[in-house]
Amino acid sequence: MGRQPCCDKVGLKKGPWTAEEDKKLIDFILTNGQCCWRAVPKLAGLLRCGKSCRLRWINYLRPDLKRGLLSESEEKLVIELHSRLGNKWSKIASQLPGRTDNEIKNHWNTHIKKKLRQMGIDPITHKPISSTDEHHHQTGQQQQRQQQEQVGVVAGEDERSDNMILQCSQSQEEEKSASVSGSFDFIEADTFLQKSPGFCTDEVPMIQPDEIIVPCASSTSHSSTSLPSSCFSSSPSVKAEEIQFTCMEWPEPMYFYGMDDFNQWDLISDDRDGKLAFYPLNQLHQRTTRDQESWN
DNA sequence: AATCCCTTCAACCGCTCCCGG
DNA sequence: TCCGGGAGCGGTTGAAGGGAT
Repeated sequence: MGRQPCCDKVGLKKGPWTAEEDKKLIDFILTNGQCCWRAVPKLAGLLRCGKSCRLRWINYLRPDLKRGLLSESEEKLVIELHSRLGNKWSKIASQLPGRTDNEIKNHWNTHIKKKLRQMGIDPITHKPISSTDEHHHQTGQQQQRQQQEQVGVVAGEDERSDNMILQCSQSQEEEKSASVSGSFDFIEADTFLQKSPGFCTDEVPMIQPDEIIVPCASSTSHSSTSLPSSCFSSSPSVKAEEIQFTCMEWPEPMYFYGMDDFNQWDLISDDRDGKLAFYPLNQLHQRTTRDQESWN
C-alpha cells in the first residue's frame, strides 16, 4: 500500500553528480529540450531518478544561472519578498533572474536569517524581537500559528502583492544599471540597513565586473581553477572584461559570456583535472593552442 | 599535526498542486 | 466530478571544507 514511488529506485544512483553524468544530462537537454523528466534518465542513459535530473538541471546546470553570493540588492529584494510571501521560495526566486529557489532558501537559512537575528529582527515575522524575549517562551505551535497568520495576511493581499512584484520585475531592468529602483517598496529592508549599516555590504561586497582587478599571476597565487598563469595578462592589473576566460569550470563562463546563442558553445572535458568546461566554439581553437603553449 | 566543531550547500524526501483523461 | 500521474515546492539531511583548539 502507500504511495507509489516516483520512480523505480532499485539500481538508481544517489548522491553527488559526476562530470560524466552532468555531460549526459546537458547533452540530452540541449538536444531534446526539457521534456518529460520521468523519461529523461532512461533516454539520456542515466541511472538517476527523473526528479534528481530535474533538480540537477534547475539548480546547477541551467545555463542562465548566476553563481556566487547574492548581491546587496538581491538580498534586499529577498527580505522584502519574504516579508510578504513567507517561505514561498519559488515565488521569491521567480523575481530574481538567474537564482533558484534552493539557492535562495539556503542563503536565507545560512546568511540572512542570522543577520536579521543579530539585528534584533525576527526572521519569521520581520518584526523587532521584543526585549522580554517572548519569542523564546513561545511554543512551537504558537510560532507556527503566528507564521500562518503572517502568511494568511499575505494570502489576503495576494493580488496587491502580485502587482507590487510585477512592478518590481518591471524595474529590474533599471536595477541592472542603477542599483534598486525606487518603484519598489523597500522601506522595511532600508530600516534594517539603517539599523546595521554594515549589513550585506561588508560581507557581500558588490564588485562590478569592470572593477574586478586580477592580480598578476605569480608563483604564490595559483588560480583556483588551475588556470595556466599565461591565461592572464602580464600587466600588473587587468580589468576582468579584458581577460579572455579561455578555461573555466562551467557555468561561470556561461554567465560571463552571456547566453545569446547557446549553439555557439561546446562542452568538452578538461584533461588536466577531469572537470567539464564550456567553451565558445570560436574560442576552442584559441584555447587549445594557447594552452598548449602555456603547458610547454 | 590531529581532532573536533561549525558552516555551507547540493541533493534527497515526501507532500501538494495541476492537468489530462 | 473524480482519479491518476507528473511536476513542482519546501523542509531536511549529510558530505565536504574550513576554522578553532
